[in-house]
Amino acid sequence: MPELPEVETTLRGISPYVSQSQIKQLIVRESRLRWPIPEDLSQHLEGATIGVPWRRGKYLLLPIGTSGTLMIHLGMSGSLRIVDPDLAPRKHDHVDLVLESGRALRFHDPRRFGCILFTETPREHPLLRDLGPEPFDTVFDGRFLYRQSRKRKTSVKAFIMDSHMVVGVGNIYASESLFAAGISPTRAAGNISLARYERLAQAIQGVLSASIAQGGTTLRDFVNATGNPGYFRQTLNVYEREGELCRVCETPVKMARQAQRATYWCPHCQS
DNA sequence: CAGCACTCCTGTTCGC
DNA sequence: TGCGAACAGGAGTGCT
Repeated sequence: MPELPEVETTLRGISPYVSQSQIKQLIVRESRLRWPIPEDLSQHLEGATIGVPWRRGKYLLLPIGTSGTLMIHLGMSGSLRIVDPDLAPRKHDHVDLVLESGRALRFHDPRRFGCILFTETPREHPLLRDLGPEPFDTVFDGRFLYRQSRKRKTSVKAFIMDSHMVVGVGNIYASESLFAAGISPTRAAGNISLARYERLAQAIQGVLSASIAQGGTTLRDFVNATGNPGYFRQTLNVYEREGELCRVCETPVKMARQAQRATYWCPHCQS
């Protein structure tokens, strides 16, 4: 399931192939994604040249000529691959962006939680304009988390997963970051000290950058732009390790459900 | 506004 | 062995 490191891995994988490439044809085999693919999308894309792709949170953004930007979200089962356009599409290969270079960018998404949209003004788009800072932005630090969390009764885990606070922290990395910081996921966000938020901000950055360095976490079916898995899974300390022993203190890892999401933590190392 | 529950979807896993 | 049920989850939406 793509989280920020997977999206970043995808961005780096596809960029060399799509940047400065002209779009020959848009092929939509299934338009029913999270939101329908705009019916007039091919008019915006065909014949246009793609600029330098970028990322905001988990959204991949491909500048299209001078007219706008293609927004792609991978949802939780989506992936993008560079393929030979003649390669027969598999099940759930919903969209191809055929390039003049002789390759195609192919969007695959079994659960169809992803989306492909077009906007003339990406930074003002409702899905992007209210997002919190990037975890590697200078404004994101312990003081930021501390300030934002005052008087918040929600759990610290739900708090750091809120993309209006900080983008890119999904379910896996929320558990892993809280473990690294030694903070119990059930603790109320508003009751955590500045010192602990300093640790947490650093933990989030450390966990995310380590995962990016490993090519993302392959849990079930994530593959990068060349179809290879990521290797961060072997590094996970608590996620999906219920009942297994903490790598630090050998206490069994616990699992509980918070807001319909599984949370994993070590009851000895985290308080 | 804050804090929830609900919703979309299909592949995988589980229980009988 | 086969079947249906439960489960997984990013994040927008809508209700209290």
